[in-house]
Amino acid sequence: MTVVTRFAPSPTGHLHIGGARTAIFCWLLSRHFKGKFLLRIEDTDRERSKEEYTASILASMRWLGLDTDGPPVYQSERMHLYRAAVDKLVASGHAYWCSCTAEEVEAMREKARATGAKPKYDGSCREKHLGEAPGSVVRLKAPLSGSVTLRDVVKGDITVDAEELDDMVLWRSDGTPTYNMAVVVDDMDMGITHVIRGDDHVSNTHKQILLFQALGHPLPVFGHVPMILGPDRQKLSKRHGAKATVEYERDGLLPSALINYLVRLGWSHGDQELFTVPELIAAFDGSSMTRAAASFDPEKLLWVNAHHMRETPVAELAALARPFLADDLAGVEAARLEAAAALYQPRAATLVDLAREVRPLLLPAGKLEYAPGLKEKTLTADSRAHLAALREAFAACALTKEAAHDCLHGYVEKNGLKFKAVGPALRFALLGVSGGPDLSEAIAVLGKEEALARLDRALAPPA
RNA sequence: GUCCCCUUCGUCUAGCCGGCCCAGGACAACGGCCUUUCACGCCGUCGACAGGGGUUCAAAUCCCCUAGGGGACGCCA
Repeated sequence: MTVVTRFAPSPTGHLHIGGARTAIFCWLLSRHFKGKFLLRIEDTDRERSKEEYTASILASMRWLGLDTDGPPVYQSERMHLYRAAVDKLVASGHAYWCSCTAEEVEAMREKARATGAKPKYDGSCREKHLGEAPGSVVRLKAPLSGSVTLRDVVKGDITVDAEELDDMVLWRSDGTPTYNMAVVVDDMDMGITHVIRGDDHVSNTHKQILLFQALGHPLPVFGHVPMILGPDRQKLSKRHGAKATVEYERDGLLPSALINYLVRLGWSHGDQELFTVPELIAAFDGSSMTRAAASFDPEKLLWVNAHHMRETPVAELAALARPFLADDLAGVEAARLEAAAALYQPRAATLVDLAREVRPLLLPAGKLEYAPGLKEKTLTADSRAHLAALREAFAACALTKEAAHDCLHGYVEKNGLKFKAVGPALRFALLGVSGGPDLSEAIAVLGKEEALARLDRALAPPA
């Protein structure tokens, strides 16, 4: 049997990390079993659905690399299918037309609530055999006794008494299907074999099982993954800062890192923390998913991202960082950017960091920016003298990485100095900041001309 | 209110068809090593079975209760 999974977002917002994670789970499962991964846009709510969100969701999935097998299916274009299924259910006696108004049903629920019972439709129209009429809806004739068991691959068996389920509306009076109806019809029609989704759908699932059965279709495998909480263990909300996938893209994260982190947040494979996407595909078989909600830890995400940055070939990393460069560096040659990126690759946690850190190395002549207060701290009378001497020594060298190293250390040793006597001052002159890569390597990237110019500028008396 | 789900270090988790667990790994924190600074890396420290009852020679692991958290109960998805 071919495994067919689907991701079914409603386009009422950007792709958030909870949704991204379930999409990733579905995608991984299909890729692991060499099956199919389909996308369905659940846009039956015309009020809230927006095309820009569909575009945004598609863009985020593309960024993550979640490729689909076939074009997206739009529920709004399949009304005829839903209607046909509803007609079939009415004809087979599994559903019926109901003329109760929304107000009447609400009154029933109020009454039930008052007695402490489960608020539900009382079934008044169940046996009336009504036909279609304006304002009428179609309801499922749910079983009155017995129970429904959901065999969930992540939560285990979940049984609910039939009394808990009421005769839910399948077809609305405005001529559109309800969510559960559309989902079941689509999952059947699309041949979905595995439904992985958020656990806010568990109680819908029992209703959907009833529909599958009424429609005479075998059940797919269900798996409900818990939600993702904010760092404060509260439900993820806007006040937790960045949470849409596009925002992580803007923050300079690597898609493979986000995937790694998100999958690991709710699934485990022994003690392994770091995975490449191919490793994930090989390891993810739908088992070992966590039952409990997990809270999102930005610190660990950063750590995972830093790791993925280090594993990325420099040339690729440099290209990825380019869009994050400030405007004045946008045109820098690829070779220089790559050389600079190589020095900061082990130091940067995100592409944004990398683009910022690489800046001093790439700034054109005379444009180096100095960190405030650093000059006073590093340029003492002694270190100025050493710097001036070093400038002359450098002028006589080729200033490749090795030559610069020899030249620098030759000077330090010859004068019986500790490296500290010149290091900070040299770093200030060359990079304008206090931390960073090996100075010889920095010099090699700057090139002799620029390195000497920077020394001259740092040593120049204040104008 | 009713029903359902969840509960191991601050966080993510392993373990959960009982003994190998006075609970393992990872992030963070702290300390150290390496070092030309900052990182990387390496070594180490701190730190948890929600609570209470059972069952058992033996329980994080099985059962029951309590508490806390979450979800659902729509002509929303």
